[in-house]
Amino acid sequence: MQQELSSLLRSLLQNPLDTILYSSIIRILTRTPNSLRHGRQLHALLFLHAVSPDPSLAARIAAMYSSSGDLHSASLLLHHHPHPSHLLYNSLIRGHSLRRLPAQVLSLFNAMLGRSLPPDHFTFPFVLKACADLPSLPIGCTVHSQCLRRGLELDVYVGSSLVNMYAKCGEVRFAHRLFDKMRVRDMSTWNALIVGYMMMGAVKVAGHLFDDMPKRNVISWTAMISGYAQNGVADSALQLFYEMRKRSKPNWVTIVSILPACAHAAALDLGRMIHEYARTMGLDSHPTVQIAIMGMYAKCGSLLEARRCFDRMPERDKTVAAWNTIITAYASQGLGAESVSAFEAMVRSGLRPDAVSFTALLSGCSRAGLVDQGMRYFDDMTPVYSVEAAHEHYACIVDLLGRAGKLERALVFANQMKIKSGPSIWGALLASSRSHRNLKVAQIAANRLFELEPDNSGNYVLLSNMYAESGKWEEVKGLRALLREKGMKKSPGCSWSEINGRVHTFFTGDKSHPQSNEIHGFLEDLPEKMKGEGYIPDTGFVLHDVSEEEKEGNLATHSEKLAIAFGILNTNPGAVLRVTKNLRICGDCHTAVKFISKIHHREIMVRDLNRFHHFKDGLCSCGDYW
DNA sequence: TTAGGGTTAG
Repeated sequence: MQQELSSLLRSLLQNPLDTILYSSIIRILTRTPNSLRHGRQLHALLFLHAVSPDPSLAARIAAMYSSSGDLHSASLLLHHHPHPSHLLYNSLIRGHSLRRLPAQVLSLFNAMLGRSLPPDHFTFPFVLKACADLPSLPIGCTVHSQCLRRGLELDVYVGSSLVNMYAKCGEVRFAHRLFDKMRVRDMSTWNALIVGYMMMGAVKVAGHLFDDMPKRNVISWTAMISGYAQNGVADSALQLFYEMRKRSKPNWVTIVSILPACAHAAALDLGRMIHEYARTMGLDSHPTVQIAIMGMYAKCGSLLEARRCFDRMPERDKTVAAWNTIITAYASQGLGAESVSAFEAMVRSGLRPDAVSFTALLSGCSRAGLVDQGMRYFDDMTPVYSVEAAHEHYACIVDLLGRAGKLERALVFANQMKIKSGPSIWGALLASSRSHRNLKVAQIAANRLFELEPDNSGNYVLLSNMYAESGKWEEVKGLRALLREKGMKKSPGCSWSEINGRVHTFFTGDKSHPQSNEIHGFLEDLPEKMKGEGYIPDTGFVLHDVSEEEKEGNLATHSEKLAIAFGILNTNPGAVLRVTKNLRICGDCHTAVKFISKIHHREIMVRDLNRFHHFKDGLCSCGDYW
């Protein structure tokens, strides 16, 4: 390439008016990274010799600027051109599409149509990508009609882009119908449809398509892996990753896609292995991979390793997203003061916090009970940091006030919000009314939630539990009838733990595990031991209207207890136990685990829906504030 | 030319 380039440059010195020579050189420069400076010099040379660029040369220069990210120069070329061609528009549309600027792509497309320039099979894929990025179904449909008018609907590139557009706009059936119509498909057509089904949560359909594909590439494998991971089917994601390694070569995107599966399963050892794999394959230097690795360690409860990754990152890679990950890591462990100092360190390093930084920071304050500090940051968000407060930030404040027992103040805050309150706000209020056993506020919050998300069974169950606690059995009956009527089921409690490299899953009351007898035996002996240490079971956490003894029996087989019992039975004394639960840990289990940690001299980490609980010597890191 | 990606309250 270098040789070809120098010989072309030599010929150019002899023929400074030869547009074909310019065109060839620019094409080479477009494909060569970091060659923008040379490209600019060449463009200047054209001016100097007053060579008027023909339509295709102008388009090529624009493509050169676009591909190196200098969209401004590319746009200037268009604005100063007296008669821009459709080729020049195509270059600009491509450039803006690659940088994910859908609004600009669409306005360029409109300008093109306004000048009666014909879009072609090169234009539509990028315009459709913009519709998918927005995403906007109405605009996508309009563009689709343009494709039909030009007879390009079933072109492989255009067709695949249409399948992708419909899938991203939530119309996967439409995407599939189009897919069936296409005679010529390529891997991207299949991949686009698979991604569409995965986005809808139709994991099985995606799996069948993947099986039926005539050929697969890295993107097909990665799309399946990330689809499984995002739909919470962590074991399928991991299994596929192992299969993939035999048949195709994972790249950095694959690593980024598989790590959330480890994080979801809280499989720390597996995560470490994948980290090690990425390192040996040279895939760990990409900043996105480093952030994903940090996130994995944080979600698996290893704050130390997360922090170590962060400290090893080169300064230039410490982006806002990287800082946000570390702020979130502290927050999830309830280390509010550490969240705050990480946030301040980020600001000192000259970076501007974004909306995610504030969500992380405020949740840290909330978990640590830093009420005044959290309120101050919230008040400063817009005036000092120019970040608009959104739903998630309001929800954090409701949570901050509610958790601290200031329920009335939280209610006033929720009612006086500048934006329309959504389920997250009332969900936070309902949760804290539960912790502080304030039935009055709970009813207000629950009623708002029943309007906003009538099909979320969790809200009915939570209120019903609160009625049960205060002995209001009539109300409990009413709510349970409502649940039945709507055909809703309480989502079953489920906990899992990685023991000796395998993830073991337990449901509440589960007796299906091979070691079930041993586990239940262990749990049966536990209450007596605990009572010896001063334990009183809290039966308020059981839903049913049954006798006290039966209630106690129910509590004894909560999924987190099963997982912990299994862990203690199958690991060496002194090994740290890590358990993850799909719901919030219940109050009785929280107390019980404190005792277990003391009786069996074990460190136990429980990650529930919201945060980490680190049990040691009869105490929990949350200080019973959660 | 199209298809896969990290950080986000309850």
